[in-house]
Amino acid sequence: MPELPEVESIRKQLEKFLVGHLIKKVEVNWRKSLPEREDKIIGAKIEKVHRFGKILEIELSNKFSLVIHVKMTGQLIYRGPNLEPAGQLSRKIIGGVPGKHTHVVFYLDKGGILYFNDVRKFGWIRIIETEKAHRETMIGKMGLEPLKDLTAEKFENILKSSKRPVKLVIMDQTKIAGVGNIYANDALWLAKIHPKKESKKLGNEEIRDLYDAIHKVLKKGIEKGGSSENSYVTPDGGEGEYQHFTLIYGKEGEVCERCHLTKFEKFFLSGRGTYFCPNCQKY
DNA sequence: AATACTGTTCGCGA
DNA sequence: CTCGCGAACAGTAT
Repeated sequence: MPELPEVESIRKQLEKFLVGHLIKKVEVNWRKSLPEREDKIIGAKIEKVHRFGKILEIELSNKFSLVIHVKMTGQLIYRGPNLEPAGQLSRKIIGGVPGKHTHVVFYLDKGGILYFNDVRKFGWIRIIETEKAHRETMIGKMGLEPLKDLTAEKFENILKSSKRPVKLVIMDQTKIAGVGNIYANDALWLAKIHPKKESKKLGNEEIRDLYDAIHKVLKKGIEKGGSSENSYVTPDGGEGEYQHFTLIYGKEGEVCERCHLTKFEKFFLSGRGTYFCPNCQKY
């Protein structure tokens, strides 16, 4: 699932599979998945693969970039050389590749193929000049990278300048890049903070704990290759493992393994499923 | 069969 | 500015 650890896992594999290859042909089956004319990138070489929060950028040799957001169900799947071992395709790739949910196909030299599958069609790929992409897509409004630029001091400033519930603040992509629903829930449980607590009312110790907790869950997520609880798969067609290590996400009704006193509860905050331990995370 | 829920983000009206 | 809500879609679980 496309939060920072998932997108970073995709990025690493794409880097391995795609860099150095030429784009020979592009097929677009669903125009909304790739609005720009695909002929702009035919013959271009794939130079680098970057990640900004939950956004991927495939930088090409001709001043253009492919900017990609997979949203909830977008999948980038590679088939071709360097795919070793050629493991089983995850059954989470509904319809297969290519299949009824394959909206864009990139044919590379030497037989490599990159498929963009997306059941819900919320994800998108844009072809934009590299510089412009950094200015005008979501990348331009992206907040700080939690594992790079987000210092404890900056984090404190962000939290202390908002009256919104802390969970919404850490998920605000214009402030902090890449934290989504799963990792936000897990980090708040780890730091023993109620998701609804007003951000600026957090104490210094809570802020520090949350800062550490965010680092911890994101690193764990990356280490486990992301969470395949739902439809996330890696470009090699495999799955991540974080879903077996979630702290609280998806565990409504289970007894808290830290305090053993209460069961996890769930409510909706701004439309998103929000989990908490009534004992560990007091409002 | 019908309804609720799902990782994300944007735009609207209050 | 903030908030909640519906929309963009389609599949799965209950």
